Amino acid sequence: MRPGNPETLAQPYDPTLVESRWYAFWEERGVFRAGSAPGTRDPYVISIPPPNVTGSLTMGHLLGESIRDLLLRWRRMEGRETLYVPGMDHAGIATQNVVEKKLRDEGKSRNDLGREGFLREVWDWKEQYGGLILKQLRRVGVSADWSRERFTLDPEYSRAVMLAFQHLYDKGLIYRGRYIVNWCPRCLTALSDEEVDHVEVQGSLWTLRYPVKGTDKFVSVATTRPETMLGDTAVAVHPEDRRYAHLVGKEVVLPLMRREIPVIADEAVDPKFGTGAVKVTPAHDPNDFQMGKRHGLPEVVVMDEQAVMNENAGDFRGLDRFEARRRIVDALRDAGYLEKVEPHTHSVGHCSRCDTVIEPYLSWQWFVKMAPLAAPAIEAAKKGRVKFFPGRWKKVYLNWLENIRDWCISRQLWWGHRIPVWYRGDETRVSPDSPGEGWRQDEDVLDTWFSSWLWPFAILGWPERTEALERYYPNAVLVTGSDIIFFWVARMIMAGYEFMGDVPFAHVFITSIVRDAEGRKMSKSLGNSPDPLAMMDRYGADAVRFSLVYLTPMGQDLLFDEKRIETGRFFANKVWNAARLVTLRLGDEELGGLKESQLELTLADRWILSRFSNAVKDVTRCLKTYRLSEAANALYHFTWNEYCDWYLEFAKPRWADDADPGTRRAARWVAWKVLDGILRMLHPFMPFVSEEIWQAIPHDGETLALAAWPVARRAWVDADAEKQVEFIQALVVAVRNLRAECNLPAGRRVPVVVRGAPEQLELVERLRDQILPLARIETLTVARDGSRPKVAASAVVSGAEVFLPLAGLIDVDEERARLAKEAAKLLDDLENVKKKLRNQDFLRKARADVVERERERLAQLEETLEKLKRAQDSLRVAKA
RNA sequence: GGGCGGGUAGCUCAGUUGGCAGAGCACCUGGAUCACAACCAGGGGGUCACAGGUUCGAGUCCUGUUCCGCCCA
Repeated sequence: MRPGNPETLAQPYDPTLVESRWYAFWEERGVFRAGSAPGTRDPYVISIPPPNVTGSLTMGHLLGESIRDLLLRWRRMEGRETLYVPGMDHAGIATQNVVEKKLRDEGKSRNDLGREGFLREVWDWKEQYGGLILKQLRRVGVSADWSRERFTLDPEYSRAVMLAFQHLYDKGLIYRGRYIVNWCPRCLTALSDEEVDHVEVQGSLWTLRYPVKGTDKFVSVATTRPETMLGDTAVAVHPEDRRYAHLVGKEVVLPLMRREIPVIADEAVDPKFGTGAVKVTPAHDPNDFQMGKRHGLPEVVVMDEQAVMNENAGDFRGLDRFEARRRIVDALRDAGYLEKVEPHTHSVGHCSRCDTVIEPYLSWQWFVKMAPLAAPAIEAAKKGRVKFFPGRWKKVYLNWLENIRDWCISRQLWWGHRIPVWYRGDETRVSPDSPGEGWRQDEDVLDTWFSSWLWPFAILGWPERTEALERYYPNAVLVTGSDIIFFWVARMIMAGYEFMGDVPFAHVFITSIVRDAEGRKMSKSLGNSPDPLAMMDRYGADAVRFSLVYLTPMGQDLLFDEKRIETGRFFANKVWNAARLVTLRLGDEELGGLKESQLELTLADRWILSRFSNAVKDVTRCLKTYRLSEAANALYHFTWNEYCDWYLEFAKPRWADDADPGTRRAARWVAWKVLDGILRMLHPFMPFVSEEIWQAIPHDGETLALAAWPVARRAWVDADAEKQVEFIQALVVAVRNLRAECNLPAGRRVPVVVRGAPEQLELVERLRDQILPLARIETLTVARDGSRPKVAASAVVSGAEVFLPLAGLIDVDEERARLAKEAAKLLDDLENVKKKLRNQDFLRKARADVVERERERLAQLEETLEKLKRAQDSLRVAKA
């Protein structure tokens, strides 16, 4: 047993001081390195959702990190071999954007530097500014194994990505094709479906008239994107639409372009949309593309990669797409081809990176065939091999997988893993390195998620069959936000099965999304995102961590208000001060040497040990089921409202110099023991302050981070003690209550008389010394002879009567009115209970214990009412 | 259009098989009691969104309506 060091618990508690001390201490002792602690077993592994290399800590990260570290520290204390692998994602588009902007500010473009020069520039940037977020994790206290830090562009990691590509290609699951993809004309790259945000916008629906060839008739088509009409190669109607049946097979003349295009019939046309006839632009709309394939229509591309109208756009060549739209509409109107314009709300895709309106763009891209990969991932969730918390996310996950579409993985960027495909003449070869002279590598790089979907095993050395891979795969749990279930979670599970033959993690815990107090998403442009570092400086990392976990509702968004960080700060302060009290009163006794059996435990001792056991059970159970906020709540409540508010107050008189040494020793031991247990449970929530305090009290072992998680001891559970103390608490509260009702100052000492059953009176006698200061009682009279004060304020507690005999100080009329009000309330309750018990159906059909409880309640209410009535009577007599 | 989540105190949220509606914050009153004023003690505050239904009994289960948020198309 190491002695404590109470001097470090100075007043006031200063988180900055405390939190600067311990991170290096833990790191030096290798606490965070997997397998470093002796006797550990049963690995518990979490991988970081790798933050973008460009990123800095946000509230969302902070919540995720707090939760992951909470789980890790808890499991580590349970004796598990924990591993948290930190790392970063190269974040292709995001990073390239950042560096390109920097170049632009310097008046340069990436093309000025060339591919190699540009990449050198990005790496330089990465070395200088990248990875800020990982440094910030230390401030949070995250117990990561820094010796295993990984980056998705590390050479070994890159090799894993290349091999994954090759494997899928060889299996026929990767193919190259010319399709319509989501194209960002600002980022100049293709995007996957998941990288497009659909936004409802107030647009227009234009109805255009296309002249039917050889007649003076028109066919009207409705469109939201009139600029694409330049590339129309057909007009389509539903095959069963009688209105247009006579036109199918005829031709119409495309206005402005004067091209003749056919009218076709296709099931995909919705006869109820617009006029029932639609223009078909195979090169600029994914549905039209499919239709074009079915009918063998030509694909006329009218825009270039920057969404500027090209040589196929006739007079509109060189115009930006939106300018072109205006001009084309004007031209159509002037020529009489515009029938009408109506306001129309529709959903428009935006680049999730830069918010530019996405252009469906026909181009050559690489794709992953997803259905075969999805099958085992679907199976895994259905069979429960991977479990979601909260469970409803499983449906979201399954719904996506069951409707999965192929994944466009090529990006027209430079920063990333270059596609390992080589061309020479008509030959194509897949290989990480050049096959030799004359081979030209594909220009594109892979989607960032094509590397991060390998994360849980690539960080452990895959494709090598390393010891780490053997030992730490699969991970225990993935903790992340719902926004990347499709991007990352689902794909990791697919990759896990494809490359490792097993799920990457047993559990997926979906955290809250942190929003501002008004419920808006945190964003730079709104300026509603607080700076987590500044916040930790102000309140302490412990306070921020605890508050976030305390506040995070299971399965819902977290509406964050900085003021609420105070919950954690006040709690840390409370524990700090409780520890001060305990250490100041511990004396010179060697507590560690004391056996529980040698102690003279009192009722209060048995009560708090019982409550403590209960708290341990509660907190642990909540953690197991990821009810984290509930766990924080249980710990907070036990510590503050039971240990501090009651136990320490019960103990104070027993610590006095003139107190009996036996009871003093027991009170010291119990206070210390329970505090130690609180600190152990607190550690995963508030690692710094808990360690600081733990080091200041007598303790075993070098660090709290490796101390054992408390176990609920059945021997400590004591229902009788709990019941008895509950009575005493109610009694104390009643006295405080009466004092306030009589408008006496809170500090005023009052005489108290108690009447009640013999065992109640005996209990009061036993705890007399504790009750006196708690209720601020001057003289406590136990009325064994059953006598009652003539003039007194009174209350009934579990059948016992409490009197404040304060003739002269209390207003008799007021007290009678108060008692009457109280009685009226009870009478209401009584009526309800009676009604219930008169109800034959209730008596016949309700569970026996429920009926019994109602009967007891009836008896209790009647007894209480009787006593209140007697008190009123006696006041009436006194008055007269 | 399809799916999911939510509506409980002024605010943010708990409420575990149906059985006495809770917490924190905010507010009001009293308090320099020796761990803590970042504290302590006490208090007020509710048509559990609405309408039906099941049940002896519904915040809780079922149906419908409505409002808010998110995801997918």
